[in-house]
Amino acid sequence: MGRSPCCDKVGLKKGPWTPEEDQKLLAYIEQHGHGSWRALPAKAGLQRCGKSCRLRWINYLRPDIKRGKFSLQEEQTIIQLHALLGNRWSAIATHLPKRTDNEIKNYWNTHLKKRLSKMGIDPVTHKPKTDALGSATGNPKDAANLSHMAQWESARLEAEARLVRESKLVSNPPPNLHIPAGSSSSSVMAAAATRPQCLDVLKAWQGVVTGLFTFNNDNLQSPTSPLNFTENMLPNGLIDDNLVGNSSVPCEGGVEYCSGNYWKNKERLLDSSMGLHEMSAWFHQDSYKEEIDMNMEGNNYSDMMVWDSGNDHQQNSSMAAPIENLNETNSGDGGGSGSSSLEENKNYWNNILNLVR
DNA sequence: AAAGTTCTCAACCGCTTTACG
DNA sequence: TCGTAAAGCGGTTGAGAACTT
Repeated sequence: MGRSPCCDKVGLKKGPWTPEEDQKLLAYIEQHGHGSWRALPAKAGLQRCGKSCRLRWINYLRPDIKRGKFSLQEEQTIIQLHALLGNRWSAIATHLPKRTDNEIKNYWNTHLKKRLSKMGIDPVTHKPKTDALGSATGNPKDAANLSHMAQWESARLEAEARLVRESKLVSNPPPNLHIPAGSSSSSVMAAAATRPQCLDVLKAWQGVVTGLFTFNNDNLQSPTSPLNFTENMLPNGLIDDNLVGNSSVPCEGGVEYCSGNYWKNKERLLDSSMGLHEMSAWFHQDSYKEEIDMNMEGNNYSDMMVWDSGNDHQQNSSMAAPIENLNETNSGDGGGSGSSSLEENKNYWNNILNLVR
């Protein structure tokens, strides 16, 4: 296009900001708002390019920024969201209130990535490193499994993007909108627009991915085929093992999510014929209203994502998974027999959540 | 205590996306 | 529909801090 970069102008300052510059920028924005970033430096009396001002404001000066150490909850959220979204830092940041994408990116690169690597988990694929090459079991089906998952992941990202795009078309609905079962798709989409859409996708994905990891190699089927997703394939990972099946702890918050209904509904999600509106309607039927309202009020999105409806009992239960299991799963040769490989997959999400303990 | 090494994170770069005339 | 400006985003860099030898 031939447009010159905004910072090419001679005489513009680069590098670290001084307190005086910060003060000027802060004072100007507080008084006038940022308006056009390109025009701001001249108006504010700064020898900086607009881009630099914008970055400084967004990543440092904004009053609603939380600085300092990341909490355990935040770390877990980042790991889980990264497994879901990859390096889409801005998308991840939308679920960590008061954290910037830059900060999350830095934290991932300097802390979490290394920690996962140390534990023998590929920070890109979020799978045990030897598995990534399909050689853990020496079984070619492992490679097919991975390829299959990659295709599914690709389709999932596309679906997520579409869902978000469609939701953006809907005008602002009232908060805490109750969506009765069987309501029209338009009102459902209005409800979808009241909160970060990614929550839905994450919730679904959490179910899907644990389900995928539970497949045995011989029964591996297309996740888009509801016909092959039978009851005996229901996941027994993160939620079922720790929260329902083996736990005496009641699922107080996200009833449907904890109970079998969630997993039954998952079959519907996996149906490729299920339109996005229908999918969204399914997400927002009555069974999810409680947790939606609860989290809308509390604004505690990250809690909801990681632990489902912020249920402390669930968190404790999940956190109680033995760390020895993790060490066994990911230590040394990182693989071995086919059956242990299955166990690895089955427990993967539990392990990830335990990594940062 | 000094030198060398590693780590952290603010800031920059350049590409992509969005908005608008 | 097209072209341009502005904003957004993710990858990378480098100065300074922290740590090790």
